Amino acid sequence: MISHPATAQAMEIPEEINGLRMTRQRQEVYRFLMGEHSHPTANEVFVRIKEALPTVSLATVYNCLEALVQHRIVRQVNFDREPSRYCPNLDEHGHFHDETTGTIHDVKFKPGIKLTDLLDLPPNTVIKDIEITLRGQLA
Amino acid sequence: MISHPATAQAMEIPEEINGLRMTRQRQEVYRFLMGEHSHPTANEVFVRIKEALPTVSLATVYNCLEALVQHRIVRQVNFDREPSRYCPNLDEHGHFHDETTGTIHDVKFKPGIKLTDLLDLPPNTVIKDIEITLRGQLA
DNA sequence: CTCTAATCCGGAATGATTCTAACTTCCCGC
DNA sequence: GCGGGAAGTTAGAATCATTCCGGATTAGAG
Repeated sequence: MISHPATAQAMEIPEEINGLRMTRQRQEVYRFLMGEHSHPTANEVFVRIKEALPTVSLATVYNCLEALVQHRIVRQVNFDREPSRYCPNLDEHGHFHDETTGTIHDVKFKPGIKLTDLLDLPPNTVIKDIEITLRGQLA
Repeated sequence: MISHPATAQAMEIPEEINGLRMTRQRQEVYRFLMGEHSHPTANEVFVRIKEALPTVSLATVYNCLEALVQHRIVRQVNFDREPSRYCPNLDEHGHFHDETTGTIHDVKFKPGIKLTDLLDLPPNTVIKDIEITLRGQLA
C-alpha cells in the first residue's frame, strides 16, 4: 500500500463506498466533485480530471457519475433541459439557479421542515426522491 | 366568420391569450393540452393534433409550445433528462412521477403553504419559477 | 498463474430539440 | 381592396448531451 505524502491536495478515498468499488477513475471523479460547490457538468468533470488521468474518456466519466449516483454517493441535478449537473451535498436541499450569473446555489430548508408533510400526497405513496429547483435572480 | 356547431368537442378559444395571438396551430396545441391530464410530450402533442391539422410540423409544435410557455399559458415540466412534458395546470403545484406505471400526477400543497417561506433563501432574491418533482411509487 | 467479471476506452449511434431558409399568412396604412 | 413588412409555419438539416458498442485492460477469486 502506497501513501502519497507528496500529492498534498490528494484526499484519501476508501476502496469502497456504499458498496461501490472505487476505481481510480471513480476516485478522481468523486474527489473533484467533493471539492466543488459549482455543480459541474459531466464535461466539466471530464476536462478537469484529465489533468490527473490524461487517458480517461468521456464515456467513463458518464459511467462513473452514473455509478456514484446509483449508489447515492453524489446527486444528479437537472435544470430544464440543460446538461445534468452533479452535487456532492447529500442533505435534503434545493437548488437556486441565478439567471444573471448562471451560477447554482444550494438552498437549505428552514429548520424542522419535513417536505412531504406539506404535500397533499395520496396515501401509501413511497417517495424515493424529491427535487426542488428555483429560477430567478439575486437582486 | 364561420361558427362550427358541428364539431362538437371544439372548445372556443379567444383570438389572443396573455398577449399571444392564437393562431390555428397554437389553438390546437392549447385545446389538446387543456383536455389532457397526462402531461404529454411534444411528440405526443404532435401526433394528436395532426388529426385535426394534417400538415402541421413537429417544429411548429415546438414553436407553439415555447410560445405558450413564454406567455405563461401552459407550464413545461422536466423529469430528469426525459423529454419535456406540458401541463395546463397553472396553480402552484408539484409533480409526482409514479415509477411503476410511468404516469405523472399533479401534487397540491396543503392549504396555506407558501413555498418560499420554507426555504432559507438569501435576502433580495427574486424567484421567477419553482419546480418540485417527486419520484416513487403508489404502493 | 489462469479465468471470469467488471471496468475502461474511442468512436459510432441515438434522440430530443433547435436552426435554417423558403414559403405563407396576417395585419396595417393607404 | 391592396402592397409590404412582420410574424408564423414548414421540412429537413444540424446540434449536442448522452448512451451504446466492441474490443482491450484490469481486478479479484481460486
